[in-house]
Amino acid sequence: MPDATVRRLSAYLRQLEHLAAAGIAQVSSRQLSEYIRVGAAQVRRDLALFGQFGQPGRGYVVVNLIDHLRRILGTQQTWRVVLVGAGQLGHALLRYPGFAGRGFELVAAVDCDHRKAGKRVGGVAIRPLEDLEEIIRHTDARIAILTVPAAAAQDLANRLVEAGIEGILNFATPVLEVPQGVHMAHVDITAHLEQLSFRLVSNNIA
Amino acid sequence: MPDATVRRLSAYLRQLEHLAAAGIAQVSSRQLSEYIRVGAAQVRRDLALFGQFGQPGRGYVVVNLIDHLRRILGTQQTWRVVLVGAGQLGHALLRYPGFAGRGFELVAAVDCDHRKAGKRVGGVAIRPLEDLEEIIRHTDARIAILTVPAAAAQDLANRLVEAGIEGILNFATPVLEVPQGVHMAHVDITAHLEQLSFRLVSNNIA
DNA sequence: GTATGTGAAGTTATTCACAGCG
DNA sequence: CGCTGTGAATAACTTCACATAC
Repeated sequence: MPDATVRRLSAYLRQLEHLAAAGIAQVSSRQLSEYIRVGAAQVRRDLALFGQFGQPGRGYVVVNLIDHLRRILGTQQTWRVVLVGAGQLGHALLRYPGFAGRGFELVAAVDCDHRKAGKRVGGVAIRPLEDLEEIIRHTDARIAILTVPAAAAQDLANRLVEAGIEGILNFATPVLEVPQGVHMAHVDITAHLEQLSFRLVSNNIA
Repeated sequence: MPDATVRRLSAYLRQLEHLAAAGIAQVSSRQLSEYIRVGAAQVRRDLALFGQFGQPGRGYVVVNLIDHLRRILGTQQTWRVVLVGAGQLGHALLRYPGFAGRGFELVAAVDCDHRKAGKRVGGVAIRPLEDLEEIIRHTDARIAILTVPAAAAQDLANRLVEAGIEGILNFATPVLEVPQGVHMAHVDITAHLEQLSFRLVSNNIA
């Protein structure tokens, strides 16, 4: 399934959640496409890849489409997620209220700094790094978020894979090597700023 | 210029910085392609869109290519960046050491909480929200990072655009509307987790 | 021998446009 | 009449393969 399509599904879902909160019951592909930067045909095509969710003449029922998208994305269930690295960014994620209700639950954080162990942040316990494997086994977490310094990232990724983690959201700088079958998502803040920079300088030319 | 290409340029640059730090002087498109998940021809094609940087038979000189990519991405110069929202995530970004040396400098942070004003985090002053426009004028910042609650994001984006900001890196949930000519980048953490979730559930089927 | 840069081929993604349904 | 879902057309991106340069 095209990567770009799956990314857009998330965008649709985000917008639909917003519409639902505003009490809007029906939406057409045209309306939905106006919020996202995408054509109306693209919206219909993306959705049609997974089934027929709309009513000709009426559009889509917002709460139905939300339900379908959650099922498609696999967030109808709740995923238990382990946070590796309880630094500044880790703390911010522990306090982030947007995971609950979208299918993700931080079940524990680990950090190599033993002084942090035992504390609770955002309702989540911080535990020593040594407990990592046991936590994963015990909680059945299949997804991990990695917020550690660049130098430690690859080693910890290896440990996560070894412990059975199947998806890693990496906030560290380096591109990590993981075996086939383990999925990576990478948030590179500098790269995003570089995209903006590029657009600003190429605007001046073209 | 294809969006995907520009994203890959950032990935190449990151890898090249890594190679340079390790003291490696030359690299071929094949070697570079092995780190990133991309074909060797793709690397050559991407680079060739901007000029001829390689030596047939030898590959690319690492430091030269870094220099070229920085010039292309516009990060040879240093961009002054304003941070809007000094919450948990904002604090993490203020302390992030990866901006310096990659062409970005946080010149100030603003927050609507007056108790935070006057403090310094990571060497950057936090100032009251009211000063936003003056800071932008005074520092000539053209890029802003937005780390505020969802409800406030659109209003602040409007203020940023009004004050002359041309690129916004948005960490808030909603997709923001900005006029033509203003560039947006969106970091949606939940969306990344949803990508992982999708890959995990679709693996079980296919 | 090795590796670039690039036409040409191949593949994938997006848009068009319309039949068919509500 | 409005809007979906989709075959057909178009556009965009990627890979192949090789002439050329070191």
